[in-house]
Amino acid sequence: MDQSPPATPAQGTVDTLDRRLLAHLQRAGRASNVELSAAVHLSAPQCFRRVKALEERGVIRGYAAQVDREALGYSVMAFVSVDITAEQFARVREFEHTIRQFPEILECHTVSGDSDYLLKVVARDLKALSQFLTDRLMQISGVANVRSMICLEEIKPPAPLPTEAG
Amino acid sequence: MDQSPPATPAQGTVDTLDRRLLAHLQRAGRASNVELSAAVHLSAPQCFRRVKALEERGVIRGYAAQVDREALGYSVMAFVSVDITAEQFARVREFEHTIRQFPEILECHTVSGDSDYLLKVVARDLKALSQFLTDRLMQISGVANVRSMICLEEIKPPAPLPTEAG
DNA sequence: ACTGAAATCGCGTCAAC
DNA sequence: GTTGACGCGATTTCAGT
Repeated sequence: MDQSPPATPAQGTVDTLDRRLLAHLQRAGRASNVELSAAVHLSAPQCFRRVKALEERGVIRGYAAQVDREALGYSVMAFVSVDITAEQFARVREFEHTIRQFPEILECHTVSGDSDYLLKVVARDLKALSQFLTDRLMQISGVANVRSMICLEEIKPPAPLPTEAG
Repeated sequence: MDQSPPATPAQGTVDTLDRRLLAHLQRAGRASNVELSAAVHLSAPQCFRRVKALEERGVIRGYAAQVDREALGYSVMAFVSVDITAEQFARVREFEHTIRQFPEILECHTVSGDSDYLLKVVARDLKALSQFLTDRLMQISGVANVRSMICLEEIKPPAPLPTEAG
């Protein structure tokens, strides 16, 4: 399927059948159409049409292999909170653009609460994390108050979105 | 493919070719074997064997459709930090087990820093989030100091793990 | 209009070199 | 590591409801 960002945001209604499909596809993203159709008790063409529609509507944004972080050599993951100094508020979009370029930053959100941004970061080891924070992140103008929460144990690995009852 | 958790943790070496495959599969998890083989300049059977091996070694943990959160009706996402009171330290595993049951909790990590746990949570709206926090999370014995950071804007959506140079 | 059955075509998959 | 063959599954078309 096309993996480019959808032109239109997800719209329309998502019915119970759609939810069943999404539940299955979130856990088995490579399931064949026949397997999928059997799982939701739908004929193969119907199932196919439904999934296609979900993709085109942007409800399904894409498909991704879930890769073991440690196997790729990233033994460290951390959540990093960041503030922007008042003097640099005007340049916030520059900061955000810069953030998106760093491959070590897996996610970035603006958040309510004590800090302005929350980032999810991976690094080879603690030294690499430290270097990234001081040599990269803190070098960006306006960045202040960088605090990191290093992930010690994964209690619940990334789970699918719940699909019960819209 | 089998989506059950791998019996063994990812092991062995991941070479440059593997990394190219992983890069591609993280962005196009449903890519056909022929498309994949073309992308990494490998014969189809070779490519197939590589991917199979990556799956069996647990480097690829599974495949998932990426579903639009808002399309499923979850207009609110938040990171929630939680402490465990000293008296309940012994029952920490109970807490963790409970946490895993809640479908609204998409992720949970123990972290270094000011709090013990960091959770990623979705909810239908702010009211539902509030109810979840007070009626569910805070009801768990030992839970204290619940603070939530509500996601305001997604600056960088979940990105694939970097695959350049292991 | 929408559903499901059937037919085709291409790909996944395996075996032999 | 590559080439070729076999069989299944994806995808489309068509007829029936």
